[in-house]
Amino acid sequence: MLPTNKARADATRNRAAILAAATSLFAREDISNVSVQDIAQAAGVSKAAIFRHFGDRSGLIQEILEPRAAQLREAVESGPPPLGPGAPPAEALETYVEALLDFVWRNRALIRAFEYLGPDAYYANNASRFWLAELTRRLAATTPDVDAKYLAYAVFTALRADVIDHLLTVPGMTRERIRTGIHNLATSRPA
Amino acid sequence: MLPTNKARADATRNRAAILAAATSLFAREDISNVSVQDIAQAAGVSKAAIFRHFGDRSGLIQEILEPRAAQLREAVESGPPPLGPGAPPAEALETYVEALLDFVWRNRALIRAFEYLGPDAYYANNASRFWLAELTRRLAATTPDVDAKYLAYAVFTALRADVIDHLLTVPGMTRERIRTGIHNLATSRPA
DNA sequence: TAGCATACGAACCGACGGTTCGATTTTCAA
DNA sequence: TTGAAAATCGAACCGTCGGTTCGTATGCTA
Repeated sequence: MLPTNKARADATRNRAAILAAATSLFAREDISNVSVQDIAQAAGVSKAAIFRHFGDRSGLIQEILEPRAAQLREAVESGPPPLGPGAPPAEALETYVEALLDFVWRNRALIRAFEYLGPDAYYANNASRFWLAELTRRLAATTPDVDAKYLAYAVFTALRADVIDHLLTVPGMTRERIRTGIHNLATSRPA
Repeated sequence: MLPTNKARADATRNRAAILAAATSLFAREDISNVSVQDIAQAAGVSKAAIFRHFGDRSGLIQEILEPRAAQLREAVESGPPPLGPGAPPAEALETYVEALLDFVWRNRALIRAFEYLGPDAYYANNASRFWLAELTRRLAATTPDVDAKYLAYAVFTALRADVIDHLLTVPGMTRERIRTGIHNLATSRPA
């Protein structure tokens, strides 16, 4: 009997239901208040099914975020300039920072779930490592006289979803104000 | 019978033992791996005693951190310049950022415990609000042509204990490199 | 030393992420 | 069509967490 390689219909169906339920719940309320049990209930599935499909809580979150990140990554690696390769450094940097902010903005509920997993979780996952490396490259190309690696970390940290959510809710900054602030951070030079 | 206003000897003793045990444990290993039960055991008291004395987990952490923060706050508010009032703006800013980094450096284990409490916990507590307001003031005094409030948030975020711990351990940056990076952040101007 | 306020800790609580395991369903070769 | 292996299912369970309850022991005062 060879391995079948074909997923069962109920398994496929449940997997999709879990992803849909989780996405919806994560968007609706604070991630830390959404338990695996909540997701299971919303998806009409047992908790065990979630762990079987995704390993653990973080696996589920990652699976939701991954396709969205892949899209941006594709555009950055091989899309048309200025987001893709080939644009003049200043424009490449500006477009890239803008794209990152947009990505964080649209997915901040999910990204916050990552940040909750542990101290290094935000920086350590593969997607972030790529964003950060690319940011470092584009910063180095425009401001060779500063520590591009540190500056990239600082800008990337300013893009954290929890930080942006805080700026929106507590001091009540607008998205535009945050955008300008990050832009200044990325393009400023030593006094 | 008037209220006695005097703490019982065993209560005083236990309170001190709890603070000492918690400080030691928090310094020794990652905060999230230290449970209230661990602290109780190390202090030779019951878990209930900790909750009675400090309300909840965060109360205990706050009580450890508070006197250390008060010392810096005192120096900033009414100590001699350049950390205290009266120094020229550029020097005041530089000294202040240096002092904040030093404070975070020495207390980063405790501060991380705060960051773990919730998304806004780092920015929302009284001490942080003071640091941030003062940072905004000193930034506004040196770089009037940028959004000082946003920049203050960015610099303060770069000073987060989890960020600094990450920079130290994963990319292996030195304290001096981080110091220079934050200094550049605080003193740079728009291109 | 009597008696009262207060601090004590053992046992308990609900919720969490995660696991176990026997019952059920799907698949596919015969 | 059939029947059994393979894969999925969910109810019940586990250890641990922060936090609470409550009867008992202790320190303090008069």
